Amino acid sequence: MNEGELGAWMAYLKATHLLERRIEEQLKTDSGLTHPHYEILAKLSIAPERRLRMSDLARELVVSKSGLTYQIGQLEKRGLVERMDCPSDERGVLAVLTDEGMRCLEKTAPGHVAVVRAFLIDQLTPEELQTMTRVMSKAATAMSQNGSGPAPT
Amino acid sequence: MNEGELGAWMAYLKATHLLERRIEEQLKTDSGLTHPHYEILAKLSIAPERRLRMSDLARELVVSKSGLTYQIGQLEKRGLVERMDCPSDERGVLAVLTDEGMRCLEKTAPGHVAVVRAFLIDQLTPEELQTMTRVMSKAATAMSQNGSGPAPT
DNA sequence: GGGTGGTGGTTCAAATTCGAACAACCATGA
DNA sequence: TCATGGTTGTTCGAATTTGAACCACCACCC
Repeated sequence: MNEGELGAWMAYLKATHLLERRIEEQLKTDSGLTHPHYEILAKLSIAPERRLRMSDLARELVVSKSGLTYQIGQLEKRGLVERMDCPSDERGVLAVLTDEGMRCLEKTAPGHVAVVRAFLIDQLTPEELQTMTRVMSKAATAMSQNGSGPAPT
Repeated sequence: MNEGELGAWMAYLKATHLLERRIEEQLKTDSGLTHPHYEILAKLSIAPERRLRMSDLARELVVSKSGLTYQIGQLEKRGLVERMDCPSDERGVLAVLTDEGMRCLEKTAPGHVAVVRAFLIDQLTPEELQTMTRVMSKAATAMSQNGSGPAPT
């Protein structure tokens, strides 16, 4: 790794860790939610009928199956999410966002968005924002495929 | 959040989670280290005399004091890091990278770097890499200051 | 000299995470 | 039909993380 690459990577690590911490702090103090909680509610809120299979949700959030089972359990206790049987697959479980969950999300979103804007988005020019989207999308695509190496030429 | 901003944020979340997972997987299978372990060794390796105060190390890694205490304990068990008294401050503790720790890092680095390159750096044009560095640095700077809002004009 | 607020590091309990193991169910082909 | 491999979701144990509480020590001022 040359100088520029190392600098990029170190900046990436520091920024991502700091941002995660800021987000966690804001959500906890303002809404009593954790970041994983919020991500689950947000994903469900934009899904058709506000529901997703556990597996699909886990894949989208990039979290382990068992981790999701635990978190959905927590959210169910609070009445923000409900478990339903999947009609098309007897094994399946649907995580469904409840009305209360939706209200909670709507109440929480502004403060959360404010943090993301303040520390990341508003720091960027429109071109930089566009580049970051492209960069992150490319990286995500590369990692979504299986395999551990770079794509062959 | 408008369309472009939301897209940027969602791409960011997915990419960072996926990358963390890939890194963790590679380190675990190839060297039996975790990402936190690696970050500690790497930070110490570039510090003067390969040593840092616990507090400084925790700040640099953006990790809690208690979390660092635990991880240094683990690394000490393996002989990769050593605790030493701080000469200038009776309270202080220095985490020192041992020779074995340095060897372990040197042996582990290539595989780790390969993952970071394959999934992030090599996906980017030189301009994109430069922009990402600038973006992440700006964000990190904004978050390193205290305060929860955007900087006033 | 002796308080006094603040810092540095550890300990502790609680919460969260993961992977492996498991049981139930789907889907395919003989 | 029914064996068989793959998928789904949960349970379990182990490892990790955090913040709060705590004690020892530094710096500063009376």
